[in-house]
Amino acid sequence: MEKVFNSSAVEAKIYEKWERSGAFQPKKPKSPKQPFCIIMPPPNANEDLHIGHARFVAVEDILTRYHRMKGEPTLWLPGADHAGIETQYVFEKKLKDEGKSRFDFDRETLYQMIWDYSMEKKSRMESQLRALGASCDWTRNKFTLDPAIIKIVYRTFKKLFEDELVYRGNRLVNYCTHCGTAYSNLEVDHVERTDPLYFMKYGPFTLATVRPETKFGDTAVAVNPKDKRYVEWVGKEIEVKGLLGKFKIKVIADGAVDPEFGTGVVKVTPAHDSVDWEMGRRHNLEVKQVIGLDGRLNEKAGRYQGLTVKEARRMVAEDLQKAGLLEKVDENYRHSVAVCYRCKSVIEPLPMEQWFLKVVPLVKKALVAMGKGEVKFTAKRFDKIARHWYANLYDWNISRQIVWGIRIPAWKCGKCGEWTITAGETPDRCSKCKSKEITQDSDTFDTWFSSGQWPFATLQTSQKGDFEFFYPTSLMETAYDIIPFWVIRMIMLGLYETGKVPFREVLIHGLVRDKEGQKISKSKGNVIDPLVMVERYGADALRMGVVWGAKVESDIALSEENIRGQRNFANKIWNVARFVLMETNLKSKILNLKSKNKDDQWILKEIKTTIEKVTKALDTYRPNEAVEELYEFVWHRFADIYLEKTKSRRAEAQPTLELVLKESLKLLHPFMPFVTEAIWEELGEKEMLITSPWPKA
RNA sequence: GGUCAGGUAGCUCAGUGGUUAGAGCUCUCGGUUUACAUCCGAGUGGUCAGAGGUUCGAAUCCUCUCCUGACCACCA
Repeated sequence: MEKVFNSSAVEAKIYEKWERSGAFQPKKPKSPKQPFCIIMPPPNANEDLHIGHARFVAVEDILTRYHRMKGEPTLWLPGADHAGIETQYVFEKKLKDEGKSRFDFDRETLYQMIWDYSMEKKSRMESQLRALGASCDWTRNKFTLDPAIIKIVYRTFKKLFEDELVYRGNRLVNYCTHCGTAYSNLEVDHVERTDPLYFMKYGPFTLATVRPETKFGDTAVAVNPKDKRYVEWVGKEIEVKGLLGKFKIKVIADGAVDPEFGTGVVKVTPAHDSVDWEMGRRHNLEVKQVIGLDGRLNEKAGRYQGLTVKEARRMVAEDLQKAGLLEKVDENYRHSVAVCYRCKSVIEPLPMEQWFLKVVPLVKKALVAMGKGEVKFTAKRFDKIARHWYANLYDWNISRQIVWGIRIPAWKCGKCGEWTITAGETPDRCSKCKSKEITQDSDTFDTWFSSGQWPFATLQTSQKGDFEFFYPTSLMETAYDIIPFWVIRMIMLGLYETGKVPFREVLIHGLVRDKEGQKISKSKGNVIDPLVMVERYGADALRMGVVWGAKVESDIALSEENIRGQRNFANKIWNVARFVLMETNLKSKILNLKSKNKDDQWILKEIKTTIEKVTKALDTYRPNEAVEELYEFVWHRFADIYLEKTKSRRAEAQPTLELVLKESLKLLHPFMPFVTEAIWEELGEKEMLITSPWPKA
């Protein structure tokens, strides 16, 4: 054996040996044991793995290897996400660097270009998962754009439509004029900003607004019903002198108006503000759209037509001033503005026809299942967070105006206007009037609509019998920031489509931060590349580093010193083995361990305790506790104390040394698979460590 | 405005009713030809945020206060 453990020389070979042997595939046949199954949260097929991925890989792989060693039929199913808008955004940035844009290509060409780009990233990502030691079953690898997966998504959509849970609605949506698509409420960020608050004269009133440019879309003026100042006006029409001449407008009373804010009077623009939209619905107001998808004012804005929102705001303010209609401007008004989570452009609320999913009936079922404990969050607080999200879910806009994704299987009739929905096949005529003038909706599904079906979609399209055997899966392990996007939707759609929850338990992991506890970001320059760490210290050390020192649910502060320390631990294990193997001939194995020696008895008792502690820690999802116990046991009790003491009576202690070493390797294997398997090989064992039985206390 | 999490050694964090509160890193001193300097031994370092309560016993359970962080919300 080498003097030090050389991770980079052996890791790839060991991984290949595992994969080739079929060890990653579940041993299904007639095992009486309950299966263990994790569906991997599919990483985006548009980027390299970052340090956060390393954490989930470590946690899921630890659990997978542990259950596999316990003899359970174990499946960890890998996959990749096409990540609709994310990938298209990344790709468009690349196009921009090349001096091109998405408008230079037709739909098919653009799709193919993104496909090629995504495939390249995907295979890179997969090799990175291998480098981290992920023991997932590659023979069952899935991609969200696999034809079989798409078929499932279509099937669900059609069923939802037939059950009247999906509808075509003209509603106010969050539109990003830069990305050219609408978003769900979850994909909108809010940022604090200072903007001028304009106090403008409006007939007999003065009212405050930050958006004077939308005044051409006003269809009412509102006050609070309890506001005594304006009670005489309610229900009447007022005449207003505006920039485009005089017009008449209704005064309404609505509880949504805060009498304390500004003057207590507000202009109502249903087409461009969500509060106003709701007010408009309550009072049957006309929806007058003055801003288009291009983010510019339209013909209804008279001479302001063609201006961008920003330009129009300045000009309208100036003109109001000139016309004597501007009373004052508060330049220090702080408020929050909705921006695109991707490109940070200001979101324009616009009325648009989109596909919506009614969430309330689905939410009800999800809450029932949670109440019955059919799906449990391992930490109570995430249960609360999930419930909070369910309580605040609105109908979900599932249409996106991008090409990278699953195209919606809906065809509109040019004659009668009716929609024809199919499970993917192209219809030849309208289902209502039989006209042949039908055209497919150009939109694609929100990525989360398809990934919300991931657990059953993957298993139903995997090997025969997988769905029946593994569903509901044992555990969903994922990050807390995607609870609202993904976890709660998987529960909703899983229950809807299969009648069962998609997983029995949810384990939520925290973020990986830098050693000062700062959030990792490119702009801060504190990124830690997991593959560089693997190269430098070995995959085992990195895996230990992202598990060490904090509960799974907490954020973790990761330092390179820590990873280095774990590399040293891997080397320590290696040298313990070297010591044990050094002066002995393993063929003279003595299996009888009735040693009367006090030290032998002590270490045997110690490892028994360690087996108990590690097993319990893994059963309760506390790999951090398991890891600290192992570190303490192997390094300090086994190596520093026991092993030192055997030096004076080496031959006698040899059987105990061997036994404790082997048991230690088994316990360490889920956490540090490479170094332990490498030593196992040196021991000359026939069976690989990865499929060896878990020790019994 | 609402919700959630956290405050334990210099730093990053474990520990949730039971001896004298722990680990890693850091720091100080000493050692080491003989498995490993990616090493070994010894040591420094804590009013467990604060106050009150429950208990034979509280870092741990309850109440209040202070501080930090995150998230949500239709602040015109």
